[in-house]
Amino acid sequence: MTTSDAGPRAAAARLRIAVPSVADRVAAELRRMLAEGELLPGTRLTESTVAEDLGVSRNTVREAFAELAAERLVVRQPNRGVFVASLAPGDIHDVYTVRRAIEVAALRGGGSAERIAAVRAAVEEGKAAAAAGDEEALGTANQHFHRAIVALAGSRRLDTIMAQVLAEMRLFFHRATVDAHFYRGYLDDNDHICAALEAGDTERAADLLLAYLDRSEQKQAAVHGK
Amino acid sequence: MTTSDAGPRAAAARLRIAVPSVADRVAAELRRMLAEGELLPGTRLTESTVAEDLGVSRNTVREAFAELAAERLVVRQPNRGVFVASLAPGDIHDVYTVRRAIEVAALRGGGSAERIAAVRAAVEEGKAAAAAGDEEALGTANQHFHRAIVALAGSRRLDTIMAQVLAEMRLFFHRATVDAHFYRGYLDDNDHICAALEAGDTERAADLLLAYLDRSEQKQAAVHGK
DNA sequence: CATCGCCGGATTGTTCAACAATCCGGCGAT
DNA sequence: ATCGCCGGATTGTTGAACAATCCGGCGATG
Repeated sequence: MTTSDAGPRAAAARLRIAVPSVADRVAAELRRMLAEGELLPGTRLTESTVAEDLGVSRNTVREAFAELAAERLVVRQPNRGVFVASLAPGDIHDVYTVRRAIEVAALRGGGSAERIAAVRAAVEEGKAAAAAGDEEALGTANQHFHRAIVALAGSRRLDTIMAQVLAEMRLFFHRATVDAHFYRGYLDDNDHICAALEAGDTERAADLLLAYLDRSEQKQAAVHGK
Repeated sequence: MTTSDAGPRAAAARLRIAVPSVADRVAAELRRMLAEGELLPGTRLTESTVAEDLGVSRNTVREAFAELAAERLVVRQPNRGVFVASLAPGDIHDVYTVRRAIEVAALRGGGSAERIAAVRAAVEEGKAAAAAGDEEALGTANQHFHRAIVALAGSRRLDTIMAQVLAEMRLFFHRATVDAHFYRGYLDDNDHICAALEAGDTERAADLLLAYLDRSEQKQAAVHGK
């Protein structure tokens, strides 16, 4: 329920402490493994094995798999099992098409001062990480930057779409981040985009972001054997 | 698996006759009921009842619920049950924000002659429905039009996002379509947008679409008690 | 020697039954 | 009228069972 019935129950539902179900926790754990690269694309996930490893029932694992499948992190092949999703070259372009649509639209619309400040914060976070030489922090800062851009639109749905896309991208980012200086080149881009945004020139900011995404896609395509 | 490993198995997987699982069929049936308005927003869906009605196990119903919840057609309240999703005024704006981002981006990018022809076909479909006085066909033609616009981008992911958004909108369209001439006014808009697209003036087409969506949102907001 | 068909093990799809946890509505006490 | 408690109903989760399907290998056949 989004916030439909305006009764006191709706308020209660919003205040309710969300106790994640077991299936949710299993899904979360698998998501973590996916993000950390412990499970590589193509890996098969056997229901009974996962159930045993995590100490839950097979049915619960199935529910978790359904969740992940809905997020495209995992693919179900009927009667064969679920496999960690792996992106084909075409998928890379596809993902970037989504990002171009969403991020550029959000950036074009501008946003409240508060939300712009969040973008700036992500830029600075990246700079700090770079100064500290922490490549991993640099990567997450970059994701924060792009999430902050989408957040400009203030749309819950766009936010979750972006979150899913980023989660998908993490699936094949491992290989790319082998190059320790991968994100390094994006720092200035982010700064310029943010500056244009702060100056109120959303059109220019959008153009810069578009160019950035195109370059990023080409880089990814190159890394992934075309 | 998108199309990842290029082995013969991938080809086989693509050719495999997709026999939908029972859970999928249950989800499909529920989706149908939702689309047809047999289940109104806010309605509670009890696992045991649905299981009995459709002659399947409770566990299977749960899997179907998970599917629908992932599509936002249904909302799960922990320990309380699942309810047919109902959109609050804020959600209406949210949905239109997504539509603006996706549809305008796709339209801006233009598309192959074939895909543009599909847009034109949807426009003509709408005209035919209007001439025949078939209001329901008019509604579906309108959806075809917008799906065709998104399809211009040739992105599977954008297509599914759009499909989900439209499915969400159907949840509260029933009330709106009480007005038999609801879509009528959009016919010309669609035609003009398509004409601009065919003329290669994607910028103008995008502007028209944007205005259209803004108007549509206001109309929806008005219908739904603000 | 290559191909075909079949068999057996393993895994998934689905059902069923049970139980704990939680929620809801009502009822009685204050 | 408010509070707390109780009982029924529903969900969350488990475990086991069985059919359906898939995979790999093995042997028979040409």
